[in-house]
Amino acid sequence: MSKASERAYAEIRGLILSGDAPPGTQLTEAQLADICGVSRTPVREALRRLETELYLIRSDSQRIFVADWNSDDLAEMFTLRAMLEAHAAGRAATRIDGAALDHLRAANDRIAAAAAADTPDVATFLSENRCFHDIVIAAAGSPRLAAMLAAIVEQPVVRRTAARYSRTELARSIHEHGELIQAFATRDADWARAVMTGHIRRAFHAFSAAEPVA
Amino acid sequence: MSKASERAYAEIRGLILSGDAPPGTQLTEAQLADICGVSRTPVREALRRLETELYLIRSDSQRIFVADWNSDDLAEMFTLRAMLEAHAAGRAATRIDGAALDHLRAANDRIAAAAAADTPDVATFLSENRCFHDIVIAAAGSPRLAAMLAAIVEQPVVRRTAARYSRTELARSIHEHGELIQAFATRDADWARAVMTGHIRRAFHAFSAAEPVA
DNA sequence: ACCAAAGCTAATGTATACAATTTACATGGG
DNA sequence: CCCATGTAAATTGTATACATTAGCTTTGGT
Repeated sequence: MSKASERAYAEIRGLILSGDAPPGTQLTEAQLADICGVSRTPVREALRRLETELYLIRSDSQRIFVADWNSDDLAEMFTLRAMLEAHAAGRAATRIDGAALDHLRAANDRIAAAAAADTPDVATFLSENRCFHDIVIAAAGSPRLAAMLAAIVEQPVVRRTAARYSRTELARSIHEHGELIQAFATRDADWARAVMTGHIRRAFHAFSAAEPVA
Repeated sequence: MSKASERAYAEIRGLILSGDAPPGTQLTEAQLADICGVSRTPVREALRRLETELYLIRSDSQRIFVADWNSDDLAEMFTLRAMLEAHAAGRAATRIDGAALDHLRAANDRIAAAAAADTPDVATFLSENRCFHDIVIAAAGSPRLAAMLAAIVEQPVVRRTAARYSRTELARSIHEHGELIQAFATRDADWARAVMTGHIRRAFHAFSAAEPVA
């Protein structure tokens, strides 16, 4: 996406996630254009995108409000993500090539390094974790699936989850990644699916424990 | 969506599905605005939407081309649809209320009536079939799931499938709907998921048989 | 003849003015 | 006092002009 559109998107998303625009707030295009320092046109594109990602909802008469995610919504997000990402892992198992496998191993090494420090480097952990999952999704070779997952994997949710991971949970996450790599190396789609499902669902429960009602 | 946007969306989608704009064709905003009789602004919104639905792809430098769906893409679409719609059926089983159940029964009766005629009324069959599935998706109570399915259920694909259904296949489809209603009535989520999975996957094979390479 | 660079062309991105629609409020009638 | 209707304000939808960027062609040099 282009500069102004991208900026508007990031800015508005920030307003929502930071809580500056709490659920139920009405957002108007003119107001947002003012805040973002761009015209309404790129704001409109950003709003459309945020709407498809369900950050925003439209009233019957096209007015835009910040969506309210309750705990059921979050549970459903994790369930869908587990389903889709497990499917991606299954496809990846029979399609991934050697280079991508090496990249996975390298990413997981970097994740391990970030987690091993005395005070775990959460930022690196997160970015490398995302890199790992992105490689799997790319290896699945389905643009449709990738598009769906992009709309559902909310990085702020992942962040909150990882921030609450204990040292043993971090280690377990890394171990699961390793197991996934093994499943890929042996082209075992069933195994890959099972590992990925457990990986995501464990993240869900870590998240729920950290944030009882969200 | 508003008038001009909606018109542009329908028009462009029609160009793609009719084959007037074959895969690989570059579409420019000005040209489409001219064809649709609206300005570039609503065309842009339509293009964004068609892009998220993967009818269109963007080159590295933001130029827009008609996407090429090969048989693998279609198989993947059916697989994802089966997965998501089965999930929807499972959720619906424990959430659907009496009124919605009655609507399902009524819709299936209308489907049966359309199929029973000497020359089956395909148009009615399709619209009522869609109605049936939409009720199920609504009963699942997950806007996210609904949004994903909306982007994946390509009515033209469904149309081609239904058009090739034999009389016995039509009857079987209606019977499966009936079984789904039973699963809902008994609140059996596993049953509902299984029936829906079979329902979609059978449609896939009917489609594949009708259109070997697409 | 081939390559490179510069400028031209065509496409998308952005801003702004105007149109259409909806909401809210006020005012009048019952 | 309540409800309906009309009008004004606010908000979104559309059109168009302008800015920017990518691609292509042409021209100059080697």
